[in-house]
Amino acid sequence: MSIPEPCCTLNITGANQERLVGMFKALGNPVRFEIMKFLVTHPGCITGEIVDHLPIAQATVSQHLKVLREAGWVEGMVEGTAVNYCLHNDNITWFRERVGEIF
Amino acid sequence: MSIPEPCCTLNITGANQERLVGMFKALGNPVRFEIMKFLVTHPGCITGEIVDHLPIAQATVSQHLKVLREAGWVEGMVEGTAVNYCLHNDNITWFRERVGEIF
DNA sequence: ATTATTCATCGTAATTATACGATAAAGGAA
DNA sequence: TTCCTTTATCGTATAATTACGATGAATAAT
Repeated sequence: MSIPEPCCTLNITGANQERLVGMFKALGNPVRFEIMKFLVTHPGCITGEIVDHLPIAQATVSQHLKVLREAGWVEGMVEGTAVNYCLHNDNITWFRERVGEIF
Repeated sequence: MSIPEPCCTLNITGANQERLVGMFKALGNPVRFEIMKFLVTHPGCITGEIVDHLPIAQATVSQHLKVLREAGWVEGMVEGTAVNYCLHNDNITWFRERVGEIF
């Protein structure tokens, strides 16, 4: 079978594509999505507040926050022994722009 | 630790939230993302053309297409022994709207 | 200095996802 | 009918994810 001609082109490849797929993957988990929702309604909250809001162990929440940080959805700011989390708005905008561009 | 007051509300819950998370999850895989890119540039192509475009087995592509169908990203239309695939634009619009609403 | 608080990381068990070859199912062609 | 094409599904091996308790690291409080 031969592949027909493309009807148009797309300029997302390589590292940008991996970054975008990584953002999709990170939010494709119900716990992490719930964390993101909580951060929208509680900007700048600390890890412990997220832990209290969810029915899962602190270690698990910490792991999920790491995934969200590495994917670029959130940012954590250390303040004493606590860590304030908020949405990484630049990356979120980048995500929305790429999705709008491709689809 | 007590949870502070929310600064705003979000009206995505239940089945809608699950559907959205499912869409994120489905595109959080490099092969499936590549399939979606191919469908953007080759609308209405058949499974075999996608198989030829990718370095993986037919069975695997078929499985990935099932995931994309069930998540709502694509639609397959049977035509004889072949299946024409295209993007499910209504669902994609729904996805973009929900993302824009939440973040 | 000791103790408490907050969060991250380690090790690990259980579950889920991914990939493949083999096979089945449904049409079309000879 | 018999064969060929196209796609889906089954069974299964391997890899990745998710969850937990235990522990460590860093700061704050007493």
